[in-house]
Amino acid sequence: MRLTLEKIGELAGVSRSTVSRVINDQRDVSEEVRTRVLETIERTGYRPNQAARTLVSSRSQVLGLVIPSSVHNLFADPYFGRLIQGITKAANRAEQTLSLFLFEDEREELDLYPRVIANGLLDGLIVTATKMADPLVQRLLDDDTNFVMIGRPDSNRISFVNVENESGARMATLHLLGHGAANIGAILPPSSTTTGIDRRSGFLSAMNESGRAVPEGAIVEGDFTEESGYEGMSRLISQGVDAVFCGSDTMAMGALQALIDAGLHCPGDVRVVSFDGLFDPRQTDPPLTTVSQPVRQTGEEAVNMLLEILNDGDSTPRSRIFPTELTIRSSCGCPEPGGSV
Amino acid sequence: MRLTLEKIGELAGVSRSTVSRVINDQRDVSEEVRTRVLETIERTGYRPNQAARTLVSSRSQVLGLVIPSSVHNLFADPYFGRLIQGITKAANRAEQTLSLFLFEDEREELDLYPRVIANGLLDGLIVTATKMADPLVQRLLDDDTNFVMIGRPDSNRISFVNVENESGARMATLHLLGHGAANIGAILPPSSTTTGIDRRSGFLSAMNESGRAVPEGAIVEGDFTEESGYEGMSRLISQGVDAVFCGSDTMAMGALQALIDAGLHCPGDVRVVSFDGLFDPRQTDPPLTTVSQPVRQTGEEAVNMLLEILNDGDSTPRSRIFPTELTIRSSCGCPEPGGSV
DNA sequence: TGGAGTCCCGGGAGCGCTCCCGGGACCGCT
DNA sequence: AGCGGTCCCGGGAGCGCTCCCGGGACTCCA
Repeated sequence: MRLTLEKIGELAGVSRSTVSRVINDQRDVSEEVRTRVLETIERTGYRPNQAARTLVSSRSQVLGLVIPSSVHNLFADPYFGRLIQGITKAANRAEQTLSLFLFEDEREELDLYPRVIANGLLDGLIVTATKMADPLVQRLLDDDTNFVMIGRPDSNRISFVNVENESGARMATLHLLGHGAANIGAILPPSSTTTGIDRRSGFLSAMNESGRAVPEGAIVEGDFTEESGYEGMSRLISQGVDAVFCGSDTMAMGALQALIDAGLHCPGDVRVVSFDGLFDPRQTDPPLTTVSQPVRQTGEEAVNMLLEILNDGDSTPRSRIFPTELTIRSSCGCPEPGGSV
Repeated sequence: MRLTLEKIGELAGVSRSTVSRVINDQRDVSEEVRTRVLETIERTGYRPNQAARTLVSSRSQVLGLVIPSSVHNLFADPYFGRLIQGITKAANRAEQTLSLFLFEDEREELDLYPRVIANGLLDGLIVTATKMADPLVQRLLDDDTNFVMIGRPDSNRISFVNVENESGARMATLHLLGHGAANIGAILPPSSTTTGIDRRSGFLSAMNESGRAVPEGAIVEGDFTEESGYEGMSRLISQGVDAVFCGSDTMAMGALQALIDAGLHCPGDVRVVSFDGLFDPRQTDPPLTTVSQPVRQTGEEAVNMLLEILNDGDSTPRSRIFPTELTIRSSCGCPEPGGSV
């Protein structure tokens, strides 16, 4: 037999309304009554019915996290783990529940869009890893659902949290150039994503700046998986590169393996600088020099931004861009304390 | 301006009730009216307010997935990725939304239990990776929340989905013995989990059966992480083992690395059989012989079982135990097509 | 012809909450 | 004494839905 506001009021000798005021921490309740009500709530273990609250307030305290089907390596890539940790942390702190929307394939994705969007039990969404011109994003925009994107959107009507992909990639490339690399290649994220585009233009801008040409075939495109990194590095090896900017740590893992399998040494034969900062030094051999981005923080900020939008009731696009920073270890050829150069 | 049942009724020239009947696919609606209503719903893009439905029906179509804070390697261990994929797949198919409850630490966990349990927006829970005598489970039992556990519970009042841990571990150990191993060790999951206990007793039963003594120090306990596997194997090496049953693939990864670092060869010097079947052959060197369990299926079954319980309104404990099977590759010393023995 | 049964349909009631309004008690000031 | 203001508190209305009941129309059979 479920407790209601009315019943608690009865037990505490006050009305429904007063109990409601206590629970929502509103004014117009005497200190004495407040403690009395709080006591009976504590004693009975009463919890307000969230559905009823949602119905009248149209706020469910539930946020949705949508990850498109294209992310097949969702759980293989440490990026998403970190991201989800950041998101749940912020959500927990704000007393929000997190609903997860993952899809097996594109068909399922399309079938389920309406359920996600017009769910009615969701206050807003966090959307990540979309490709450009993603139909989901368009739908969300049309239905003016509140949402924030993680990563740079391809429209200026969207709130988002991002990191400095371009300048990070530029830094990485310049570092490689600083080491005197003569023949630089790049393994980049998909060009169907803004992340891929931005890291690419960072790479190109560094090359340009240093007066380097980018020969045909010096850029290969991966898809964030280790396999594609392996594949990409193999292609670059055959072009005789002596340095590679790799646009994601996971791809770098594969790239390093490709070097080993080709009997080449990193950084001796090929220097590598990567992007993400997901692994700790011991996880790769040699320790990866990489552009670190604050993944957890990105997730937290997405939640906070979404909550701000919801609370302000103002959906004018906002954004937050976190800086990236070059973490120097030894895969670039820098000496490392205790490491072999 | 949000649409309501009433409004759709107005547009279709019928009453609220009739529209409701159409939506819920109930009888007492003429074919003509039904199509007319369906049409206006389609045309307007109407979606019933889930909060209102939940309020009156006390079914939210939302399931919760709870993963305790103790799982620090949540996203490092491919197990959970698979599990979650299975769960989301089954949830999607049943038109259920999945809410995710992850905790940073035990304090947060305790703080949030009440919100999880008495959420009011959850029809039921799937709980995984609990330790024995877990306080959460006790709370769920007390509040008679509907839930199913993944893994064997330490009480017979709980519905669960599990795999044959004991016989799997027994098989693995017997296989090692069949290879003529003289000095077998084991790296097992925590003894605070039923999984740890069951895999241990499978190991012991095989040893017993073959008349082998289990010397002091032949069993070390890990915590499902690679590090603990490395650590465990290092200890076993110093004891001079020539074969090891490793109670989880992730730990086996660490164990194999420990062998390499010790200058030992697998399976030449130390044979290894593992448990889980998470990696594909190419991911380890040598390819792991392992006891495969159907992780995705386990997740799907947990959802289905929970839904059965909810639909039947009958919470008498039920269970489903999936078989495990020995996947023979080469880390045990078996010859593999194309592999070196 | 009339009563029972079936098929449709509409409207009242109510789920448990929040919001709003009004009223009583008490204060201080003119 | 009268009035405005503040502090508390209770109850009505209503969120959008489902469930239940009752009534009209039509059919079938005695």
